[in-house]
Amino acid sequence: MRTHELVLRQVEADLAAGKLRLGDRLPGERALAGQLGVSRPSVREAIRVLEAMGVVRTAVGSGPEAGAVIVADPGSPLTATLRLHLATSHLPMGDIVQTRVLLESWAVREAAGRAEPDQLAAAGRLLDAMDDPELPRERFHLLDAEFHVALAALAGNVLVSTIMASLREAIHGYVMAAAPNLPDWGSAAAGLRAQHRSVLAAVTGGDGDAAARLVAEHIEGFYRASRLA
Amino acid sequence: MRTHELVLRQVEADLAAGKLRLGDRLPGERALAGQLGVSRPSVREAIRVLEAMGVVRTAVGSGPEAGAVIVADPGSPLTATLRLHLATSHLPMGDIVQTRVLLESWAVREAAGRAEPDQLAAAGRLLDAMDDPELPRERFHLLDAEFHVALAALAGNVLVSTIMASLREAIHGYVMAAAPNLPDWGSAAAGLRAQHRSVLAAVTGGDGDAAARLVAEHIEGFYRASRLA
DNA sequence: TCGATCCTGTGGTCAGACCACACAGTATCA
DNA sequence: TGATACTGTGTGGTCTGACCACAGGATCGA
Repeated sequence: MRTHELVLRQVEADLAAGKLRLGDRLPGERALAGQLGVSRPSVREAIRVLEAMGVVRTAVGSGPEAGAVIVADPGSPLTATLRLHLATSHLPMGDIVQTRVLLESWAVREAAGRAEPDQLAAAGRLLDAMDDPELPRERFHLLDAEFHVALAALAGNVLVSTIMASLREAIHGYVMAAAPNLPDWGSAAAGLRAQHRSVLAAVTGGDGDAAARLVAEHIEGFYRASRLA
Repeated sequence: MRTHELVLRQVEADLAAGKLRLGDRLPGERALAGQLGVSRPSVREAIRVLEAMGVVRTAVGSGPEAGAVIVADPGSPLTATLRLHLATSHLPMGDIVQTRVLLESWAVREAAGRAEPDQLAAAGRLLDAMDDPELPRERFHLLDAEFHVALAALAGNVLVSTIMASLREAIHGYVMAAAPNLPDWGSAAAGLRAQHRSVLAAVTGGDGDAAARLVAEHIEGFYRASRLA
């Protein structure tokens, strides 16, 4: 057992026992090192790992915001991990697209007819923003991604929406890289806008099957057209 | 930008550019520190993060196995991250079960009639092992979890099977915690065995819809019976 | 030829020091 | 009296230099 793993185990035990709760602050690095009888570098390595897992957030200075604060952010570590593994080319893009289709079609089917009105309205506002013909292309894709995350969140499953958010960020760069593969961006964008509207309409109207089918066609169609899949 | 993040960025760039590939070794900590003009502790913190993400594996000593070797293991970091966040009680168990149902029913539907025979045989061997009436209960549940991971892997989607494998540990934890809630373990185990067999038979027989329905009923039934939902 | 031995390079750990930063209390001045 | 400037203090961030345990390869001896 390496020393920093001992620190990790201790922190995890405190979390599980309720001694450390969301918003609490870890003891200072020097204090923690003293309590556990290890050196400060070992404590720091453990904190780096916790940070990479989205369990703590660190900040310098003093005051209540400084130090290592317990947070609950499972999203960013998943995103970073996926990005790194995409960089090693050991996560096929096709699998990611397939997983997106699976998660999003399930989410809209679940959400159909029972999604919160304010969530639906928020998704609609994203589509309104994407109607701007002057919108830069990158901004369009960012809003697009945000809309899909919003769709996945409609079902109210934290794990599913977290996974979806992680996939979105990991993929965005590759979507932009494939931009030149779409021959006629103007008509492609118009098609995407129409598909988004029809998906949202199906969810609002309570037709889960139609929403699931439409969102699957929309995602697969885009990846085919941009030659990513 | 903190110093260790600079190291991380550099390693990620090398991965994306193909300068670092699976099985390669990172330069030694001292060498890397010298190349990037940073100190050894900063390099070590970066390596800890990469290790936590399943991108490298470190070992002491000399020889080809020593040092920081590039690996592709997205599973263990996801597992660890989920475990930590479950410890903070910010991932509802119900969401995890729902996600299981989603992933596994999709996987068996996809796999029905076209799964690799050796994968099906491996899953069958897990069920054979679970037939032993002398099997300790914990061991039964471990094999159970293993079987479900094998089911999810049948579809051949790396991302889905990785997510499912990460959920395994979390699943095992809640199953064991709920163990006392099952009044009659003997008959319950018999029921689980029968359900497993019928799922696998449906997959082998190519009936995807039945397999999906059976696996969903199996998971949700156990969850209900053990009073976790 | 084969065995034991030493050398070398690796990560693992530590102690101590200094810096930049942010807040809080105090001192200062208009 | 009020606002402003200053200093103190505790935080994480970084670095240097050192020593240890370990594993493999090179060397040397029988």
